[in-house]
Amino acid sequence: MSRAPQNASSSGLLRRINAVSVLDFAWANDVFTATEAMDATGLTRSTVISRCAELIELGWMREVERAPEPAGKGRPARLYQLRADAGYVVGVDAGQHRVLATVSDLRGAEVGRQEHPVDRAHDNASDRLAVTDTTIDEALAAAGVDPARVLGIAVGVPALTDAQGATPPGPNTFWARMNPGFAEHFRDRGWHVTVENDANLAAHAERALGAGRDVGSFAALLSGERFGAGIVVDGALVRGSYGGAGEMRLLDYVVGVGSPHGLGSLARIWGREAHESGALPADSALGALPTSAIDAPAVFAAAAAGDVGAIALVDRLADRLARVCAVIDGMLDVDRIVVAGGVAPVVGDLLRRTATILDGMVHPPAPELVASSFGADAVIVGASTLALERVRTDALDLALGVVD
Amino acid sequence: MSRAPQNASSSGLLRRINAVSVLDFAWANDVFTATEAMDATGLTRSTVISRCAELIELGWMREVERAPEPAGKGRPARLYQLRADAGYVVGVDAGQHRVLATVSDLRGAEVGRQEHPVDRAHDNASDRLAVTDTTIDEALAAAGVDPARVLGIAVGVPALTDAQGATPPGPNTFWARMNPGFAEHFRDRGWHVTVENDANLAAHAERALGAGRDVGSFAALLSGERFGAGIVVDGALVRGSYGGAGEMRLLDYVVGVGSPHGLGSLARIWGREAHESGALPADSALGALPTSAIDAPAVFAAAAAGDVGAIALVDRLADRLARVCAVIDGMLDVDRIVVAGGVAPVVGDLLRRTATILDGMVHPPAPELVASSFGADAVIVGASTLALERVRTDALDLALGVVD
DNA sequence: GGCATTAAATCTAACGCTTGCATAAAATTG
DNA sequence: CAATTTTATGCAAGCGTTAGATTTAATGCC
Repeated sequence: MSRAPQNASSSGLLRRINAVSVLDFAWANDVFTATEAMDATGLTRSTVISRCAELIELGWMREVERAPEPAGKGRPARLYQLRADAGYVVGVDAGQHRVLATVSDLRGAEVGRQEHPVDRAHDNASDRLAVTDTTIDEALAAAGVDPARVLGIAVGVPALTDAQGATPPGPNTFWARMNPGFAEHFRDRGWHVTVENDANLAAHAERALGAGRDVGSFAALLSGERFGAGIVVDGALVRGSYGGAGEMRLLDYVVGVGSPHGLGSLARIWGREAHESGALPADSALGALPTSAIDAPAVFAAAAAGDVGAIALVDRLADRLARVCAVIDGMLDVDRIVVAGGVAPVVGDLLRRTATILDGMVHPPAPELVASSFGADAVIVGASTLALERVRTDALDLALGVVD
Repeated sequence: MSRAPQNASSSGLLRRINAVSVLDFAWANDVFTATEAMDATGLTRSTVISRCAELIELGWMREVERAPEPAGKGRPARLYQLRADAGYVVGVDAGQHRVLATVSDLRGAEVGRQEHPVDRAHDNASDRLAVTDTTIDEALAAAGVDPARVLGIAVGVPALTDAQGATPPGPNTFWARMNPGFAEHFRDRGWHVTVENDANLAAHAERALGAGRDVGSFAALLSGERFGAGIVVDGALVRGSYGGAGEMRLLDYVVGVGSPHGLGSLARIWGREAHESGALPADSALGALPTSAIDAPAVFAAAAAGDVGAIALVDRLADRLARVCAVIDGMLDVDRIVVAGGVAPVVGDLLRRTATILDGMVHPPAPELVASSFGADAVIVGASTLALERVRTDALDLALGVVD
């Protein structure tokens, strides 16, 4: 009977644990001294310095020359720093009508971005992969980043995906078109790939950097053409086997809702209906527009300007949104609901009206309603955030492409 | 600047990690040899034996005399075993109308049980605490277990609870009555306490021992007087800040549902309505019963016997249940829905009818519908399971009361 | 400029824990 | 009883840590 051979001390387990502690500290801070790391990690100076040396050797950190300026009393400390340029992550928002890609460094700072439309004529699997490749390559070129230094990529798609990033086969050809095998495609390029539903990525963005930072449970409600929620409960994203948690197919069965239409499409549809049926008051600024110009921004802008007809539409939207929120809260007991997507910047008034209605619908305390600060970038921010988190999680298992 | 002093080797971290590995192996197996533990943990024989010695010293394990029987070829191995009687956990199902308590050993085997009703006259905080204490003490006495050897207790209540086991204050006096400060009360007895919503405990039971073992995501739907679900997604219970995930307050807003009534109460209410309105066919066995004898078991039994009137009721229940399941699945994309509670043993037929309706309501694949095998014990099994899991998680931090 | 002061880095010994190997023990088989 | 097999034990070596003494590099004061 042969057992796997081991190094001393359980395969250097302790050494590894301590290296992770130090690297985590480096990630959470900018320039730091050994003493600061000692306080944060509880390790000895010897250990901290030894782990730092190892991390420098591996390419994750560097020692920086001390700024000539400050200087305290005693011997000046050596300064360490995470090498933000030791590697990069790619985030992709592969939406129905356009593909957006960003390149970010290890600190999450965006260093390159590119976008290309996907028109109806090219809405097929191979074209979608090709345009995505082009978009990524151009974003990398714009950032001046060698593709070999990409440590991970996350792709957001308007489709269900399983834990491996595959979209389950089924009658829904839309999903299959939206996710034409991204996972396998990018794995072939040698990258660590995550493919995730767009609403779930919006939730990741809020959790890491947005309105989800200070609460245990919240829902990020993408509210453009269709409602779709990414749900974080107890600090973790609720996915389900196919990432379909929060897909809100159940809205068909909710009284006063009945469809998955989001705020953007409802504002447009109802606005045009009101316009054509002559239901708008005579002095309505909305009424003066051509029908085809009526869309969500126009409706919200008119309402903000005091247009009575538009305000009636917003009230109607508030009722709809309140019901959607009541369903989410009734099912998941979230502390906050973050309205995300392209409409987020203009829904302030709507949310105030919605909150009043919601108070009467749910068991107190009602979830807090806030607008996302990411606007149309929620998905792409979530993608790069998630890619970066994956890199951080198993940083010590990754070989950095180039070390100088 | 003073830093907390440390032992060598990071506070014995490695030693601890290895001890946990060995103890976990002991928990997962019955009698075992050092060689078996070596294979499972990847540790050396010296290390395994040394950790076993430590665990025996601490009281968690024992060395057992080798059975004279089997014997292989070489030197016979020493045999180790978890001491199932090293400590005990108490599970409590503190329901509205009765309190049930069990005592289980470290392997989860029930060694004592007691039950007491809570009638309306004693439905107040102090009486509820008193009858619970009595029930537990009698269960311990029946098991012959010294209360000092209790390592943890979990209490299931029909109320929301936060992570500390407290029920949030609010207008709902029912919840406050159902959870009259159990957490603090039992902490005063020196026990590690968990207080958790009953539906969530049912979900824990299914996850650990029941129909949730082989799927990543499922809902345990308590279906007696009121619907209430405990939800497990990606292997973890979805709680929310107050454990209210799955509380299903949203049923009020679902088309064709409109109330939180569960299968038990609906069968009774609809059955009696049909009886009194003369809607039951002349040859219905159900119709021959006095109105007050019509309840869920009677309805299901009659339907199983072919009673046309009862079958119509079951069909109506199936429609209601399908809508509830569609809502859960639409929101959470679960792989399976486990119908639990007292009605579980008799809902086989109902679930088959429900599955057909559900197929037409949700996006495929529809969640699988199964009946819980725990019947009315789902909550108490979940309570003892959860208490035991908590003990396992921080076993090495617990001092065993008595070591001989 | 010399010198005390301060704080960080470095060096060394000791320690805890694990591994690996040699050796001993306890059984079976021929 | 000897050979074989398997496990247990004892011991040296090594890793990685901690603790503490020593050295180094700065400042400030005389």
